[in-house]
Amino acid sequence: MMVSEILSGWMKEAFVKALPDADISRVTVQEAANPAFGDYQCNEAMGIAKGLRKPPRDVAASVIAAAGAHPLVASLEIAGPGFINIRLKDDGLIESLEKMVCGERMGVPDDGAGQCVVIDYSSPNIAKPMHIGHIRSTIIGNALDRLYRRLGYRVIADNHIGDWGTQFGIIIMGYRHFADQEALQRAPVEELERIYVKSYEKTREDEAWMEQCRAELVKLQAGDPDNLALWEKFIELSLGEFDRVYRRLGVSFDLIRGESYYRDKLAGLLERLEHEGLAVESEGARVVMLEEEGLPLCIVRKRDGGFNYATSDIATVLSREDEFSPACIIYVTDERQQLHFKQVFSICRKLGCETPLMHVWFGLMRLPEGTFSTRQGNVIKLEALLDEAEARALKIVKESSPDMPEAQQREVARAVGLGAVKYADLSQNPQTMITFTWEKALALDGNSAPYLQYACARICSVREKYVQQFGEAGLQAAGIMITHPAERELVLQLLRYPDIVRRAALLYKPSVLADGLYAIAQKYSTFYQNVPFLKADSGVRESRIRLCAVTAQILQDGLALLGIETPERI
RNA sequence: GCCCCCGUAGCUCAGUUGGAUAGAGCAUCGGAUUUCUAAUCCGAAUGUCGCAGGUUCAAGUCCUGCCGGGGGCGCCA
Repeated sequence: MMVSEILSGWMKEAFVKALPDADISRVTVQEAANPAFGDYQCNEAMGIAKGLRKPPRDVAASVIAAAGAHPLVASLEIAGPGFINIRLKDDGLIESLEKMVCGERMGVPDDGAGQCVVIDYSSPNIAKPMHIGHIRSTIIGNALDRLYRRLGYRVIADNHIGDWGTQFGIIIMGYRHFADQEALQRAPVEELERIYVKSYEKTREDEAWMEQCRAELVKLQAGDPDNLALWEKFIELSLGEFDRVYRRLGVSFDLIRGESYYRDKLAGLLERLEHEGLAVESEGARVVMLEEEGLPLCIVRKRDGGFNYATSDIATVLSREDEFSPACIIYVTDERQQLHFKQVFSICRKLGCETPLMHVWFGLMRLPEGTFSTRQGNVIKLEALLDEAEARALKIVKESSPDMPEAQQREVARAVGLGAVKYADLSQNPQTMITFTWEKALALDGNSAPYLQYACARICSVREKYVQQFGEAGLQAAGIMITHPAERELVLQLLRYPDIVRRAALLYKPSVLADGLYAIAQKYSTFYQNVPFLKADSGVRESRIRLCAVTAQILQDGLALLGIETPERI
């Protein structure tokens, strides 16, 4: 069990003993705000004292008296208006840490116990290249995917690709008139985008063209073999290119079901909505009124008879609920879809769907000069970003490790460049807008992936040097000792790891984990810089090498949860 | 007009169900390498937490109003 849970349980018991009538549901411990106060603190004596109309310090004192002794705890103290400060024994810290790292889960609790969670993320559109606007859903979604798996959930990562929209009429017309087969071979998605944009522009000035696009869409939706074949071709070309990016990013899905997967369910869904009196006619369209929910109405069938995104998403929810009975369905999209999902979720509720539905939204990525726009030509392709990241990393690797074989330099640069890009995104609270700058996305110092990777690489190096000089035998039996404040702070930080992983998942914020890992790496760097390892006395030496190893285990584990690799040398 | 987010150091951002003296990184200045990777470490400096009220033992955090920025609001996704 996590240290925080052990202490929380213990405090709860103490509150019950001291104050049998008090509501202890909120009693927990948290890490101390300031190391000078102790290691953990409990603040609830003040809240409970208020309800009981007793002096808070008296309540805290009676809780401390009732708590008695605990094998992990060195001291309990009252401070300020009624804080209870908890200081742990060094042995207790070490014992807890050893217990934590001996299992596969690094102390992270099995909250999911095998329950299913569907996570819907990335979801690019067919015939459009992935640009840096897609990176957040993909990277954040993938980190949540990994976090929920670690917490014991059976995750179904579903890439809900945009493969059935109204754009296909436009693309088909574009393809028939403007396609350059040679370009299509060379850079398929780029060419598809070009013909889409060209055809789209033509719809704006040429009404007849627009009509033909609509007609092609209707034909496609009616199952016309020629259009269907083209549609399949577009999908195949796009998926091939998406795959290349996903492989590079280390992202994989359990399902890739585009919107088209649900297309046969739409008519039936509309019937059901009408049958239950939810969908009504309005200006030729079918809409669901959501006044009670304080939301604008939602169109579930267009005037021309076509279905749109909302209907498709409702069908998707119902289908997933039916097929997987998930404990939760999580959507990872940008902030602009907040209203859309509120509407979709409300309608699902009205239809009797009880599955918890969660929209995890993130702020839009933009450039310093404003939003992205295909028309302004200022989109940055995802692959170009990754190329640039690797190139910059390679330059530094070549400077700092000139003796490293070229192939390894490239491999290191790949891991570091990719890590930097991912971390730049993951380390920030998702719900804030990101202003993209090359400088920030590719930062290699300070709070960045390379900083964490560097810490890991130094640990590997230290261990190697140790084994060279002293052999491996001494490490097997070596216990960790706390002989220096830097060691104690590091151990304390490592013990928080399971809490941090759980918190990151519960809040849908990989940034919480990134912050926690950065704090560990900072403590480690201080430790590394300020105490000798190889030149320490025998015994202390082994203890320190073991602490290094444990730190590496946790950093690697945490970075893996963020989808970031840790090369042995950088 | 209505709805949702955001406003914290020069810049980019953390800040736990309301808790103790609001913290990091970048940039700036000063120091550390005969020793384990200097992509590092140590130190200095930096704040009307947008503004005004309110709630309470305690507000960056909760409530109300205002100002500023972003996004959304019937046939795109």
